[in-house]
Amino acid sequence: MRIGELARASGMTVRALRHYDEIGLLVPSERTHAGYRVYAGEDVARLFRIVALRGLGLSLADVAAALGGHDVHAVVERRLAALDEQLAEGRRLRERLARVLDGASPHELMDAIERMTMYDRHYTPDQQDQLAERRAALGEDGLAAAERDWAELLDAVRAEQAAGTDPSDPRVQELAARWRALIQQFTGGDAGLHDSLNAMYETEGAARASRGALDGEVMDYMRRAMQG
Amino acid sequence: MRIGELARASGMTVRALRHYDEIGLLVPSERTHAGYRVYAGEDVARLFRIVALRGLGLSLADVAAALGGHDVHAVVERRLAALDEQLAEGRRLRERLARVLDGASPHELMDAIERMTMYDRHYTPDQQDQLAERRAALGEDGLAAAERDWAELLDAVRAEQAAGTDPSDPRVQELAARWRALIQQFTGGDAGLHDSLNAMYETEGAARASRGALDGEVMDYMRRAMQG
DNA sequence: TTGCTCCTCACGTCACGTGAGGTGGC
DNA sequence: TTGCTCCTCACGTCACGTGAGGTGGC
Repeated sequence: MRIGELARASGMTVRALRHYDEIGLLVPSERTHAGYRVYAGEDVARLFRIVALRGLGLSLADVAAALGGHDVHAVVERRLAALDEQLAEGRRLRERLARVLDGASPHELMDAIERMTMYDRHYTPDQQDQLAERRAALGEDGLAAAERDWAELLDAVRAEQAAGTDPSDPRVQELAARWRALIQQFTGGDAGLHDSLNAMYETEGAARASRGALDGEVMDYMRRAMQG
Repeated sequence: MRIGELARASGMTVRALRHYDEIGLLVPSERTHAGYRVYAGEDVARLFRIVALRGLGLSLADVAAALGGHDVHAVVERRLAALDEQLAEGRRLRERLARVLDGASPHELMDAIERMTMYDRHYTPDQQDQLAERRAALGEDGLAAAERDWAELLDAVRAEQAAGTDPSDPRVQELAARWRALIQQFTGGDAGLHDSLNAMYETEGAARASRGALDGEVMDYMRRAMQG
């Protein structure tokens, strides 16, 4: 049996058969004087076993091991375990994809993806559930109001900072109080969430953690105000 | 920001960052006179977008497309569709693996894998269900009895063939009748199953189709007996 | 002599990991 | 001067696909 015929009979490509020869997985038992590969009956039988094992998703190394006398049962079980791992991973990824696709409008999608990635790094799944609950409780109107509150507060802070007002000044202290209140609204008073939020600002930096809403200088100014 | 620092901050490896530079995905906006890569704030921001998109399982080409102004929503949706396809494939494979693992004893596992592979090529899923039902109906004892029947019949056929008995001889004709009966038991009289069985013997050859139980010569002898 | 089959290199794939060998910076 | 960080090649990974350039076999 020559290589083309065997390829047709087995559904493999000629190149694949040559590859198996190269790596020693299936070496034809004969060659013609011109170098043509000649496959004998036992070679054909071996190829069909190879095809069957490949059909289980085994690597060529595992196929070789299985044919080489290794415990086939163990090889297949390992493959099953690896596949289960892979499927679980795939399902988690699917979750993420679906979450960003229906959680964000198309034009803010990139932003939502980045936020999700950062949140996944800093909040536990439980904490993310808490945050989602709190957002749901606020409702659309509540969220929009909170965003307005933040924007107004930040404007005011920046104005004082630009004017050079001392952080201990009563006017700035009043802004600090509003700041605390908004954070309190975000965390719902949960100490764990508060810690995670702080840790995120610490490790990611104010600019990324706030998604561009504030920078390091504003943050420093407010820290001094809240400590003073 | 130098490359090591950025690697630590982003969780990527230095090599990966160099790779992104090589392929033009993230080219640092500066180099020191000694050739050190210097990443500016916008480079850092771009890297974090890259990391976020990679976290969705996008290829670097898709990441580049998404950052290059392509419709992120469409890119992510395509990724989701591809992942679903992949998951379905994985589940089918898992099915196969589980099927051979609990359908066969360890020492006949290799054989079961080959049989399953061949059956999957020649019987439709419905037909395989039918066969499974018929096996279940026969029970362990029935299956063992059928195997004994086949073994005895084959011994008898080989004996007549070796003795040079003409296929039209009444003794051989009686064997042919038993042969038909056993096949009838296997197919349950279903014409579709019978056709698939014949097609399998046709394309795979008697030796492989019967898993070594009979060879081309016995098969030819019986064909003549049944036609005669 | 003309198609068809076969042969042997050898590069390309994807996203880096892993040295090798060398140099800037504090 | 000594560590530490950085640099540029360049091979290896996995299972082949895809030419290029050439030669048997009927």
